[in-house]
Amino acid sequence: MNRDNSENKTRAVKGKTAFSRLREQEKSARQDVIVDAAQRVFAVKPFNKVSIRDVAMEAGISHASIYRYFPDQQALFVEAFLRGAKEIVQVLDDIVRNSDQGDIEKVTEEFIIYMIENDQYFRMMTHFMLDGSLSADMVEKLNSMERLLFAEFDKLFLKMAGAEVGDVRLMSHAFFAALNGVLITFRNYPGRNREEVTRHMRRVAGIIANKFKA
Amino acid sequence: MNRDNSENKTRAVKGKTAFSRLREQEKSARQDVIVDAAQRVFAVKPFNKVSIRDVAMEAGISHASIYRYFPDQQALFVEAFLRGAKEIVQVLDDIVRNSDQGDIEKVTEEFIIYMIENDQYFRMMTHFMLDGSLSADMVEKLNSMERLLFAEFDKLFLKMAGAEVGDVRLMSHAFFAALNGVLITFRNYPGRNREEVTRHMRRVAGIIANKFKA
DNA sequence: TGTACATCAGTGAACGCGCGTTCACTGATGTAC
DNA sequence: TGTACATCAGTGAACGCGCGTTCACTGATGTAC
Repeated sequence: MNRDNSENKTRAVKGKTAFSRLREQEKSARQDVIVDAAQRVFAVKPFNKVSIRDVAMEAGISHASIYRYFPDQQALFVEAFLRGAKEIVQVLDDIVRNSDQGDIEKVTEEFIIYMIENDQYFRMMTHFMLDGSLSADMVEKLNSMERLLFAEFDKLFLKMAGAEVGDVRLMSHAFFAALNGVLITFRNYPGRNREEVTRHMRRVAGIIANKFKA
Repeated sequence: MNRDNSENKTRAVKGKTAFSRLREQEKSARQDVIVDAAQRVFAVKPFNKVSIRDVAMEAGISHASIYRYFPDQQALFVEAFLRGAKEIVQVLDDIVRNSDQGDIEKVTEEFIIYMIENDQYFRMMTHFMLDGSLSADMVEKLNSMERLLFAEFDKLFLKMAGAEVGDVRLMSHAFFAALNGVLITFRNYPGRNREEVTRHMRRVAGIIANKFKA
């Protein structure tokens, strides 16, 4: 009886665990669906105009359902941002890794093109950079993402010949900030279509890259 | 009688004109009061959080009164922005004019410090740069302001020795964008107080200035 | 000087909207016995 | 196998809020005669 009891318990516990694990996976999968939907909305609408209702409609669910998966709007948006940020870092890592030794102009060009083509990520990043009312937690997440980006540029500068090690991190700060500035400053270049804007950004970013080569 | 009549008319017209001119001046003065109030609010609250009611309260009037002086919110905000923009251009002009021949690092430092200390102008500028839903009219105003800023940097680069004239405008684009990027990227540097942020921005901007010297 | 009228700045109240969030409920699925 | 119960995803409706903007009104000032 004792044994039966314990076996039952074990089975029960195991069953419950497997079951709840499955449920968690399902829940997480549904969360992903929502974040995917959010990404798609962000790709089309300016960040500050996107509402819970927009995301819900894109995901094909009721807007009340969002709250089954995320405690509030900020949590969802942060999740979407972090996913986008990871992708940016990943892409930059590939670019740097595959680049010839220290070909900063090539890296810059590919980075700029990626950022233009995946405009929503850049928008999110900028939004969070400018938003002064972020929670400390959020600021930290944003910052650790930035650190990863800086690290990529560190790699690039270390690959390059003439860079002294002591200056690398500051160099990365300056270079990343400068590219950021190009993307923001010429984003709404008036009277130019997308292609012309892209060309101008590449040109200006190229000048900056060239300066950082020396 | 005829004469009297014409005299009366003349006096009437003259009187009316002087009177209405006075009224217009008064109206314009009150508009200024409102824009002043708006500037003060912008200095304290993030741009996208500022409401008509905020400005009205700061100006000490009813929020309905705003509509006696501006057709809508955008008109008021644009007015406030343009005034701030003019001030930035003016300040930069002074800095460049008073700088030693091509001392780009000094100019950069003063510009960065001014932008940090007068944060609200920078915020407004960035807001308008990022906002995709601007009227064509507004975009044009923003752009002509940018052109004035570029022109200041043109002057600077022309003052400098090694700069070839053909590259000046592109140079200005790159340099201004880079400084913009520094101001945005390190604005919410976490765990740093205002002084540390200022120091870091100056340092990073200094690196960029140094690159553009060569 | 007095009176009827016009003008217009200023205003509190209200309208209409979109939003984030919560509530009370439904219905499907699984569990215990 | 059947029945009572628990769990929980999903939802439409509603709440409460802040916003830009409009409305109808007041009251002061100036004008005409």
